[in-house]
Amino acid sequence: MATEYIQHHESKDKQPRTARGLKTKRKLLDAAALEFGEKGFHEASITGITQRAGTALGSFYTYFDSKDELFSALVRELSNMVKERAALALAPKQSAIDAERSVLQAFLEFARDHQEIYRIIDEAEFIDPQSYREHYERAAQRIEERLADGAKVGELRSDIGEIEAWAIMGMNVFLGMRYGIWSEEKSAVEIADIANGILARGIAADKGQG
Amino acid sequence: MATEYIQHHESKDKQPRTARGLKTKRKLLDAAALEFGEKGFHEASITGITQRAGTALGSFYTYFDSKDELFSALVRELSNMVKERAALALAPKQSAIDAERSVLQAFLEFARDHQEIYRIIDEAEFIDPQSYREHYERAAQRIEERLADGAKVGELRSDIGEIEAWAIMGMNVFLGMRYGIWSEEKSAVEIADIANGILARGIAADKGQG
DNA sequence: TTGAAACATGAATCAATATTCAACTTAGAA
DNA sequence: TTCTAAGTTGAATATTGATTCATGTTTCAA
Repeated sequence: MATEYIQHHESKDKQPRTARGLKTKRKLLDAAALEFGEKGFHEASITGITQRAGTALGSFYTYFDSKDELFSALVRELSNMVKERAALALAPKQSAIDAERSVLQAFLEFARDHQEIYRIIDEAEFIDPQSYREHYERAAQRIEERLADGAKVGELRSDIGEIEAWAIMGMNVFLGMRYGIWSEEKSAVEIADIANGILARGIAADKGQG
Repeated sequence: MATEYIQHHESKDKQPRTARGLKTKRKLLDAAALEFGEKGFHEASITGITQRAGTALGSFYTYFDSKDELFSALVRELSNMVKERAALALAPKQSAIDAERSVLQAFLEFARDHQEIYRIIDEAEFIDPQSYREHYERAAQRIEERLADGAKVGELRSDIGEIEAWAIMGMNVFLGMRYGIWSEEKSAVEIADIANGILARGIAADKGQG
């Protein structure tokens, strides 16, 4: 039997209809974020999740059809959190280049504070590829829009587009992993500054300086 | 019970001692690359692997202590393949910037031709974090060395280092995923050219051109 | 040629846990 | 207050697949 993927669209019949139900579903999602973040999808158990949530095992199935569906719902929720955090970092009136610096710095700080989110979204590549892809496609699109804005006002090269957006996103994600998750030896500001130097000037030696 | 990770160092007692044994182990590794690449670690089964390899189920345990250990061995093997492929792309006498272009182009082509390798190494983040980390740390180190060489001969800024290396690696990996695995709409040359433009000049509009 | 070490085989074992379900409790509209 | 839908509970079920092992076969050094 080949790998099977997840169907999305919330099953209406699983939505809580009372305040009590809403609260329980919330507890389950929060507990799941911890459990999946600590143990990864396969080591995580429904038992572990319901125990953390303080509910009975069976209650899980009042709100989710399966472990996969819960994971999927969680990824979409966390993806939105990341998006909102980035939007928050965008101060008005900063230059296009500075905007990218701010977003990266915010992302690094966010990754440090929420390592479990980082891990869960990453693992979605294997558990729920559709959500994983949507997460990154949307993020790339937002970068691309910012770049287009910067080009429009003449701050950025006019020929930049989707490919540059993916390149920048890759930079950010790997810097987040290396300097946000694996170690915190360097400050988010320093990382963001240096990465931003690449965007601002490239890595080639300055010409006509010597 | 918390997630447990893999112990490395080949268990000597599992090494084949005859040509026959060597061949069988090879068949198992090749079959495993296919099985893990297609189905992912957890959907993959030892049964599936031995069937592909054309050996009996039990033979698996003649060469590997566990499914985890096989995966781990595979990741280290594949990591070396990627390394060698990159080294091959480095023509002598090209500029430092061109070297990065060549490596990215080679990486994109390699990812297209060996999507299963790409996936397996990625999944190692969750199955065998140590190998995953080593894979990327070594790759970053090789990039950093190339950058240092370029700086030494005055082609690159003298202040670039580890952080830039990780940024470049992240760019490459994400471009590989988006344009190597998810779609092949654009040529490897085009992608490598555009990404290289970021390294060469950054994304800012040229000053003093208008 | 021969015997012991290597290697091959696949049925049986065994543990893990996702999911179901029937009985019970609570919320909140009428 | 009352009654029904919504929510809760956890023991029992059911499947899956990794790992073991006793038996049979092949290799190769002496």
